[in-house]
Amino acid sequence: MSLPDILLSLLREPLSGTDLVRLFRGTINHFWKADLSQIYRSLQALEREGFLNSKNLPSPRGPARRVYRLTPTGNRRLAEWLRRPPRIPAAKFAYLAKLFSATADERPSERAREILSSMRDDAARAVALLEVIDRQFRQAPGKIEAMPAFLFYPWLTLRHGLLRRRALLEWLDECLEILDRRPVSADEDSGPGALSELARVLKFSVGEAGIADRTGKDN
Amino acid sequence: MSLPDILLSLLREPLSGTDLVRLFRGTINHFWKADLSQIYRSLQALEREGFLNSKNLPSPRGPARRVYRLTPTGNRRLAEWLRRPPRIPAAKFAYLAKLFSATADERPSERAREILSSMRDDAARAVALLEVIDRQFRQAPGKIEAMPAFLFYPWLTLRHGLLRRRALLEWLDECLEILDRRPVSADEDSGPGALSELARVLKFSVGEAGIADRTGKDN
DNA sequence: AATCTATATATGCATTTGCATATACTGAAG
DNA sequence: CTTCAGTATATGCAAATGCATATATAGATT
Repeated sequence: MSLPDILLSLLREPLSGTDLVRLFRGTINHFWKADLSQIYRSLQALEREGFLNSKNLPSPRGPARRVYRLTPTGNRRLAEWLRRPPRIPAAKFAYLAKLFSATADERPSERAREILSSMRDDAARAVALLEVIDRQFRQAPGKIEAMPAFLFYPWLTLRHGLLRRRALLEWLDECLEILDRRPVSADEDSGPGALSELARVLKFSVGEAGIADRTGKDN
Repeated sequence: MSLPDILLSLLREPLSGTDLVRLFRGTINHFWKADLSQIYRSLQALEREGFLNSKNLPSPRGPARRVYRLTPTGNRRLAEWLRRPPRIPAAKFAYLAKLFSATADERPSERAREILSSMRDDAARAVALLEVIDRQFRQAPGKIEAMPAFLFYPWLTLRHGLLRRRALLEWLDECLEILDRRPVSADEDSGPGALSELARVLKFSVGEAGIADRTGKDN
């Protein structure tokens, strides 16, 4: 439900579909991944609903571009969206799902080490990329504290990605270290009923038992 | 595409749909959010495709439960999934999208402060919750290093959530501090063309200009 | 002018997702 | 016996997602 609003927020200057696709590839994808087909479709919908209008303008390199511009209604919707508190995103970490179930493997600790080092590769790659971009921001003329607004707020979101990945690296190293200290015998008896045991420790019910549900929503 | 595999990974002991729903609510949702309707539908599909079979068993409290169990094929699929390197999840941070576009507001820095402190509330809540769960893990009998496997790997995933949220808090405080040091004048001239300027700094093209595309995929 | 490449927009379609609601059974309370 | 709350499973449906492919145009090449 957010993609249309994000598009509106980027359309404070008139842009074409390709512009937006490029902007996503370079920047926005770090915190909101969207496909080219989603972008073009959303733009059409937003125009149909009166939040945008468009006109064809010649492109410097190829066929004419459909350049979109905010309507007054679009502007109002944008302002409202900015004011509304954001939803907490649905978590989606396939890595962790595999780590969680490492005991489904014959050699849990080896499997875990594989998963963790695979994560480590990805995280390190991401950190390297984000550091390059961070440097590009810092090379802009002027002092960091007085960075122009159009750079400053995007820069904060980049810092988020960077610090998040660095924290990930720390966690990974912590995990790998604990794994090294862990006696091999500890992985041996993860027989059936393991999940029920887990549930017992975490005090919610699974299977026959039946203690009490955890209350409240998970984010 | 992962949900069915996650279900298989949890079905190393026979469980019903309700069991799985509870397990998600208590635990799995922290890294893979899934709805009750998704879970029941996936279970049906997995049985249709021969990865699971089920039988009705009486419940201690209500109507009969359809209890699912892995078939040999299901076991094989699970093993393959564990071995395959996971995909990097699509990012979805509505918070950051708003922060990125804070300049769309009349008072960017106030808006940013609002967004950031709203994030801070959520993050602090999450940290508090995860710390409770962390304590539950640590209270299990025995030494941490020798924690039984069925607790150990899930615990690592919990630690991930905890460290990630703590890093988020650090980033938030960094942002708020920088915002305080930031001269108000810096937010004043974010006129049109801001995104093109951003693109120029980050060396990809938007609008008329047209320099060069960033190469490689973003994660 | 015919061809080729890069640009730009648009469509097709199968899955996944999220939220609401339906159906049915159990045990307890009146 | 009927009603009711809680349990358990299932379905409807609109929207979002992801990946592939189609269509068309501009400019360069031959």
